[in-house]
Amino acid sequence: MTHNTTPAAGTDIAPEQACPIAPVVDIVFSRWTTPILWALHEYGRHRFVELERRITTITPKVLTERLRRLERDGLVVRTYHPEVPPRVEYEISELGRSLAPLFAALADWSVNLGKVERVRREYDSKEQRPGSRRN
Amino acid sequence: MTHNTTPAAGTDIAPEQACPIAPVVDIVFSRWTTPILWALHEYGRHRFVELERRITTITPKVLTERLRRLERDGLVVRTYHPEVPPRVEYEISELGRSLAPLFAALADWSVNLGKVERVRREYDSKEQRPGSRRN
DNA sequence: CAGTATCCAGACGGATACTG
DNA sequence: CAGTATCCGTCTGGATACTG
Repeated sequence: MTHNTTPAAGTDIAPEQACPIAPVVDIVFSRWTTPILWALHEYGRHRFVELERRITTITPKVLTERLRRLERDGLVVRTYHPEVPPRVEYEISELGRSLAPLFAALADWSVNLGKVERVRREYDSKEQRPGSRRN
Repeated sequence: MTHNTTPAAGTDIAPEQACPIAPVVDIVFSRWTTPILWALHEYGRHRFVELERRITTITPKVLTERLRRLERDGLVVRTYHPEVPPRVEYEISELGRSLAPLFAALADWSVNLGKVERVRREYDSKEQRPGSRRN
């Protein structure tokens, strides 16, 4: 905590967490977790290389990191099969599955992406509004 | 696009976007946007300095950046009042308000944070599972 | 008040090579 | 196959100072 100038006594609320949903966002929507969880959620169990191929732009290093984190958070279950060659399978956990309504809400909202696109274009075309900054 | 070695012809799907909800996540859950939207959503209209004070750890520079982005995406409405001293008010837009169910889903899921905590602790205590890595 | 302008550090993630 | 080990560039965001 670097610049907490509010001397509001001992009630030391966590950094950006005046917002109760922030911790959830940290867990569920940190980088790459969305496509990973989505893949496991939608298409079931995957081997490492299958995930790699599905999420084409991720590197093995990063994929490993993310999977470890998801496993640690209990959203993903890793199963190691000691065979030759080794086989590892990842699947979504029960807890992970409980994210379904959240994902559904996300998917629902995606109908609004077009609006966002349009607003952006308009914003970019104006670029200078009355009453304030330009350039 | 740096390492797209898949020569899969013209069908050039966006980076990590084999996942349809990824764009929504980008817009709604990029850094700092959650506490900002939450504040505006829960407590209504805010002046710049009010947001600054509510989200104690954010710097003015970053707050400005985030607000611009949210405005550009149509989630937040900025109103400039040319007075002395200047007064600017930010409020959530209609489109932003449509995120309410999503936020509700987030808030609902936060009951699981305790589970995550517990799983983490267990994971960290084991640290070495049968069949694989340790250290 | 409501921002801008700079400067900068440190984390994140990409590229590449190697291993059990 | 399923990773790990290094190295390194980029880019976000923090600190700080200044302005209309």
